[in-house]
Amino acid sequence: MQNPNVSVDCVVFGFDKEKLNLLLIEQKLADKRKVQYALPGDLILEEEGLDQAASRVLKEISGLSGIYLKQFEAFGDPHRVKDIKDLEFLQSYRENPQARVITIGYLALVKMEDFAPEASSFAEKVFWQDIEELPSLAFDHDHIVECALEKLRHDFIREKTGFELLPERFTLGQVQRLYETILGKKLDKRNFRKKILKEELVTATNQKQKGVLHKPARLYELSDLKNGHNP
Amino acid sequence: MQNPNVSVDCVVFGFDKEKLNLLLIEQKLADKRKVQYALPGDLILEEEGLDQAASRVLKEISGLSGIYLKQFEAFGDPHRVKDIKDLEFLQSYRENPQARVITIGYLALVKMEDFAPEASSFAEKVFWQDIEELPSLAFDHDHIVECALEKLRHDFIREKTGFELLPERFTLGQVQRLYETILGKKLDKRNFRKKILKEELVTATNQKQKGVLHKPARLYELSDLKNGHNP
DNA sequence: GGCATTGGTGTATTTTTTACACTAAGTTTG
DNA sequence: CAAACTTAGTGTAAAAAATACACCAATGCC
Repeated sequence: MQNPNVSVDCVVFGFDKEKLNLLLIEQKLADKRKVQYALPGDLILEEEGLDQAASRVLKEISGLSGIYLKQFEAFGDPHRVKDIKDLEFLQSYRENPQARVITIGYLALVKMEDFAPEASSFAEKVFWQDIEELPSLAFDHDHIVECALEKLRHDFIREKTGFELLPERFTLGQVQRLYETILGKKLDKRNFRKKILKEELVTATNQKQKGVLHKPARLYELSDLKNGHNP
Repeated sequence: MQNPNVSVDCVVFGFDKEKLNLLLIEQKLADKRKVQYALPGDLILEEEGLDQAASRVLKEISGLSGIYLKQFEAFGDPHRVKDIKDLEFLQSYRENPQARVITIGYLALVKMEDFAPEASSFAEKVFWQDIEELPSLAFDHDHIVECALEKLRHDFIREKTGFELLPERFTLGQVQRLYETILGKKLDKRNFRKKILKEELVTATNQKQKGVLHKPARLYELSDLKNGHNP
């Protein structure tokens, strides 16, 4: 049974080796010729926790599971849903379309190639969209995405995180491009390597890249440690 | 009209020149001989935003207003309220005591002397409690307080904030004690002063303390600037 | 063989952080 | 009024971290 007043919305960023993308859904409006874009999200069920709700909803809508979602902010403006289009949409999909809904925003960052979204539930389509070219979204989802991006960058700077976005074995160049993509700025190659290596979160292997059209890079992997490393 | 499913809880820390205190309320249970302690909090109204709700609730319960409350986390465990005592209490105060409630946690840090809480609404008493000696709290409020404290310290380290907790004119010793209290550790006097002065957020005045039983310290005040200083 | 492309490396400079100990100015006490 | 107590106030040296910066190497493609 759904709780009529509380929803979750999932802001899932996908990294594809050079760009940041956002997971969006396309929904048909009552007037079936029109569509809107939105974040995957829905009302929570009475018997589930918030984190649980976020995972369930994401899975139901996009087919994606096993994604680590982290709560980042609650959005509760009483007029979050004001556009006529939004109301129309709710009328066709919600039992109680008038109810005031506050939503809890969840954030995730994944390797795009690991997750091929598949539409289901009330989404017509689910797809990755380059964040440089986002369409305007339904409800207050533009605002939610902005907040999520700010939070992502803020956290990324101080946590030594993000390696889960890379292949099992990766080059330092890939790590650097990941950081540059997320932070949205260039970093100095030598200084970046110095820092990454000093942290000892990655270990060199004896393998090198093959079939690249330039000097092949050494491959690294995550160190086993991964304990007691959150200053 | 109250929304039956969403509440706010306010974690208000007060600084009194040497200790951190927490604003608590005392509530009578159905069995009127027993009481419980809790955070000021209540259901939101249908027509108000979350931030607005937090301010209103805090004011209604404690009489305190003009406090800057910042949302820090939503708590939505479906079994947040499990203790029999808690249910009893809700039965006497809520229209719909069974409803599942998710709560949005709000955080504030104030100068204790500026705020003399006064009980009203359903609180029997409202008071400041030294955080070293907190009683066990109702619902999941112990947990909420833990999260709030963690967040407070985390934020305090990186923002140049906290001066609003000091008198209009203050000594550098007072600033240092503030930082030590919040962070829960000792800092080196010379290094601390060097840092604070370099940031140029405070300006020396020509005044000195009077009537203290030791060498009087120079008084400082906040610089006018206060702009463009959030790195 | 020449070109394009990314990989890989070290040093010098500046900035930031840390550690550390004594004298000064007032009040209280005997 | 001398001694004791308390907090204020001050500088330097060493270590660590951040930054700036330029060239050769290995591969694929033509």
